[in-house]
Amino acid sequence: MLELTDLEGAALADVCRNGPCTSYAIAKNFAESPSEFWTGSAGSVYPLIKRLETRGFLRAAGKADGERARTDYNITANGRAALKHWLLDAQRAADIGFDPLRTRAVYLDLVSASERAKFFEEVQNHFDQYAKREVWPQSVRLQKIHAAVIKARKAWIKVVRLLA
Amino acid sequence: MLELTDLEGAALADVCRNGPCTSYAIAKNFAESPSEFWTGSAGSVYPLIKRLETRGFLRAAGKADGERARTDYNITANGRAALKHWLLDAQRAADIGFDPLRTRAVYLDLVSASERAKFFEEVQNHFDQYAKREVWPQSVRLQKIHAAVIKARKAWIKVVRLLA
DNA sequence: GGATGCATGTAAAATGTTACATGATTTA
DNA sequence: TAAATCATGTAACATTTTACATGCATCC
Repeated sequence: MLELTDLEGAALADVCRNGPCTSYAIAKNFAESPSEFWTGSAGSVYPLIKRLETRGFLRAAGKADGERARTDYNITANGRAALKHWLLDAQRAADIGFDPLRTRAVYLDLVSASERAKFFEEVQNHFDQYAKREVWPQSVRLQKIHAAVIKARKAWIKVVRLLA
Repeated sequence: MLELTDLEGAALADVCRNGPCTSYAIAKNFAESPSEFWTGSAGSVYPLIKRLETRGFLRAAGKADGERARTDYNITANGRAALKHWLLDAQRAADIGFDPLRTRAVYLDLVSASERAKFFEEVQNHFDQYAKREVWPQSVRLQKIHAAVIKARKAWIKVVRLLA
């Protein structure tokens, strides 16, 4: 089967773009990504890469002599097929996913107006801090996507604030 | 400790609003919610409610005589405190969470322009179907929130389409 | 009488987190 | 030479999903 979880898909896409590369490098990319949804911990990434190798989506590259011990992976033809299947899954992509603010918005009428006001003040501050962080300095394209993420979320916070 | 996961927080908020109610009813609310992030399966909800009871955030209500076997839960004072702590966690609420489209957008340059075009066409169709579904018919407030979710995501899909 | 809904749970499996553990190499 | 970074992994734990299992009540 070609089915991949979102973490697997993202990892596979990462190898496709940056490979050959080590599990360590992939984990680092997750850890440094602007999203905090995945930690990119060794405990998640190393077993995940092994799984992808077992399924034939990744292949360990031959190690160069005298080099320090490390395993570099490349994506295989089957891996490319699985990646495409995951990447172009429109049904999954249309899903609204998970948003901690949206989840809370539904219940914010359970607290007082002043508590809500204070809450949104703080959310705004945290988000401003987040928006200031520099991410993906290597790629103009990714910076543009990130700028769009920031802009869209800023507008969204504003809407929820007025609504909730 | 007052720490709650988002699923625990949402479940607790649900009991606070709709209680006394059964685990079954809470699970149903998750299953019927417009977000597909949590399935609201028995395997997740029943143990979760038990955990919240063990921690003293929920209390089983005395069952009425002659009634069919069921356990209704109420939120406790400690439960209210924990709920407030979760609900007003601004740092968590400011987090961008998980979005299957955003995750994919980062890698969409790995496929051709025509594949991208077809993908976005399909995403749009799936989302239009999703937007048509009637949700939360009981509450005007929740319907407003949902309408805002739809509107914001529509705009977001448009932006990603132009950008990716 | 059969289908649907209410109600409660468990078992196996998968996934992911935190924390632990080790050692080589590079940089300040 | 000490700290940081590269690199690989495991162990314990928690959470969640899918699937299974049961039985009562209500509606058509």
